[in-house]
Amino acid sequence: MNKKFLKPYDSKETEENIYKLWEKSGYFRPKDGHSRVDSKTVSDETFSIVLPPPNVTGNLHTGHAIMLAIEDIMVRYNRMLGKKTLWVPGTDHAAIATQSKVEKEIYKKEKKNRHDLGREGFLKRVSNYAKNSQDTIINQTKKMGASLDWSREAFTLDEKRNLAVRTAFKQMYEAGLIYRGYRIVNWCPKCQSTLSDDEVEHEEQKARFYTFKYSADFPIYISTTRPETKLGDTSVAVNPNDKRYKKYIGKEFEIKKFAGGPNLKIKIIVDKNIDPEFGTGAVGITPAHSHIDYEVAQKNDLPVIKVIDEYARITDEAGTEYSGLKIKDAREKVIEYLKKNGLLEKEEEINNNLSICYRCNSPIEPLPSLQWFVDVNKKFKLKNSKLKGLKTEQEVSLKKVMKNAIESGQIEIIPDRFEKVYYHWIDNLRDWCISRQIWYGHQIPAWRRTQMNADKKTPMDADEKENVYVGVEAPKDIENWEQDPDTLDTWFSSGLWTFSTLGWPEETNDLKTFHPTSVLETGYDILFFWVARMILMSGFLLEDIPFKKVYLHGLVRDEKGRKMSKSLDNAIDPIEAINKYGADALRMATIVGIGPGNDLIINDEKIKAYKHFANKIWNVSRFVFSNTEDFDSDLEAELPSKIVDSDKKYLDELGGLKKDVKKDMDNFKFYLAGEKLYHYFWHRFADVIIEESKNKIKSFDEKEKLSSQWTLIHILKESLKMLHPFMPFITEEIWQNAPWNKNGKILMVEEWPKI
RNA sequence: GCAGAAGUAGCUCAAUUGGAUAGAGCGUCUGCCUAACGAGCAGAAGGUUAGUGGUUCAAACCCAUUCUUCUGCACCA
Repeated sequence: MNKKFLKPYDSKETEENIYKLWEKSGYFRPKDGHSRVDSKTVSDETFSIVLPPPNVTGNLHTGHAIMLAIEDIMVRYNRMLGKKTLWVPGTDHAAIATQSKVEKEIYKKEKKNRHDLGREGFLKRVSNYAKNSQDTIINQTKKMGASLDWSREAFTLDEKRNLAVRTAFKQMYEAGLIYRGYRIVNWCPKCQSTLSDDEVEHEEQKARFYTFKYSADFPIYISTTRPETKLGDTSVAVNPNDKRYKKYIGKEFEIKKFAGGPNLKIKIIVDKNIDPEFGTGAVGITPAHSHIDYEVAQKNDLPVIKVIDEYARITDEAGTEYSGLKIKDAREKVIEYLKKNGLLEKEEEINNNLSICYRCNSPIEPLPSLQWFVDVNKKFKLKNSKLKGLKTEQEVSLKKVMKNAIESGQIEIIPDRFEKVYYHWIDNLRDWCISRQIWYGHQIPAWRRTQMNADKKTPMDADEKENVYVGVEAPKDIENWEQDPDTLDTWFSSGLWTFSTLGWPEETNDLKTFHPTSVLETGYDILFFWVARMILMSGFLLEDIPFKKVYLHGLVRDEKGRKMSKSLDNAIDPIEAINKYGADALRMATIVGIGPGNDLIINDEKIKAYKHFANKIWNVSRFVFSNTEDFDSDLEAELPSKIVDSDKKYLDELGGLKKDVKKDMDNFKFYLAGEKLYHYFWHRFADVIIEESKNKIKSFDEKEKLSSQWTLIHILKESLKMLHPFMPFITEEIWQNAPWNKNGKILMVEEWPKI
């Protein structure tokens, strides 16, 4: 027996070497035809996962640890089943998140902003930061034991992925699914960029609610929490059935110098969405600074007057009195005017939801702006549909494709309650604003003719297509063109991830073999951001699904139930946990007893408990090895016929376990399989079977002794195999030093126990 | 407002979808310390499965209802 086993298991000493052994073996890479040594038992089936790419903004957190553990379990299990198994690694450039992080750091150190450095200089700095971060992340990922094929590593912003983005953009533009339009968008004055609807969060706050009228002779009182936006009002809307206001409908009022500022023309219109019970039952419509008002204005052909600009200041259009004022100052000025002139009827406090930026938490300004959008309702014709229930030649919208993928059952979400959430999201989906006014990201592959736009401030008109060029490559007479300075929403490139990582737009072997991928495993918090966008992209560009199953894991919370975050300083560092307890223990602690989609509260005690388990596995192995030293391994094949009844009973029990575990693994119930293995190994194998074997082995009955030895070896072997996906390091270390493994075979590619 | 989840031992969570005495880890207590166990073993205490009512041979699980907590979405101007 190897002397190693005389000491307790030392994860630190083991893990790095074992990972190197695996990497060197080349088994992370699916070879032509098979990924297991024993090619006879290898099937033609494939199993593929693309890793949800961690952001290059720093380190791995516990959420990543869970993700890596679950995915590695799936991958190792399927590899042991003999499937051609691929797990593709990568990282995400995370546009806004990374840019603002680097901006902050540079400002802290050098007191410079990105404009001081210039676009090129700044991007170089961000790239360096990203590179550094990537190295850290890759090292940490390896520490978790993740059996990723590093030869296929991808980055959402590398050359190949950029080609995929440009190609996707062009194809969508040509199909009319991407358009440029002057529309109301979510604007973050701090990030100086648009945000998609999903990137806006709501925070409840107390707000002052003012009821007033525009002028002394204006007949209707209206209410608002934002008096300063009223400088841009163009109408007042009332419910068509509201008797109070019937006589004013259709009338137009002119207000001279409203609040001492601009002249307003207010038309009284009807809209059935107006609640007569709320406020005064009359709403001042500000088309430029509210999504809903904008829609009302479109229906009624009302002008859109932009009174707030991108820096959250009042524009010239609101008159010289207000121009340039900050929102807060303008608000006070309006209120003061209303009070002074006896126009303010009432001032009360209400609960209100403030829209804030999910990155920087500053308030969002809805404002009209010329941006690129993905049209989710526009119809396109399917050319070669692989989508279940949607035929070639059929006309569909992106919304339809996204909904159909789940409805048809072609994609299954685990747990299924998220399917409802998904439908609800789709039903409320509006066009996706994809352009961002930041530098770090995929620059939009659209150019405008510079000659035609001598005045560079004039926005490129969406209707004048001859002045716009969209292409994979820049136009040939580049000197006459200027590329759109904006970049794409980071989720645009992430949406391509399942196939851009496999070589698309080239028709690679990888793409043919591994797409659609088998499973997409990620946290439920990015179901809309990412999962839905992947279904969208793949649905249009490949007319196929990106994955067959979606497995959603929960979020990690601290003992108070709060989401772990850096700002709260409550995060458990997975690397620290690995150093303390070992990666195997951490993996078990994040798996066992946690169903899909359920949040988990992680604590040190649980990880520690699985460290104890690792040690138990170690000691059981030691016991088996030291008590079978005189066992003739040639007997291994024939002994089952001579097995004594008591051992036979144990083998039957093991058979039951194997069946159960296989069923759980196939049904994605890793949390159950892990627990069962734990329980069996400790409380049956160690506590009962081994205890009993002590008598048998020292007995003079040779048959009984041999039977017992055979049984111990067999159970240990089968257990190690089944435990391997969960605790790969310790099981491999034992396998490498096991007396039966004289040729140094690798457990990772052993065959999963047959039932 | 709409939707979803959860409520089980002191704490953190399970219970293979309606099936036997509701199980683990940590913690507590009592013995051991035994030829693998520094992290060991044997055993114990601890439960009205949030409450009430119902369906069933059988309910933590299904139905109705009440209470509590959390999450997502939509928002009122």
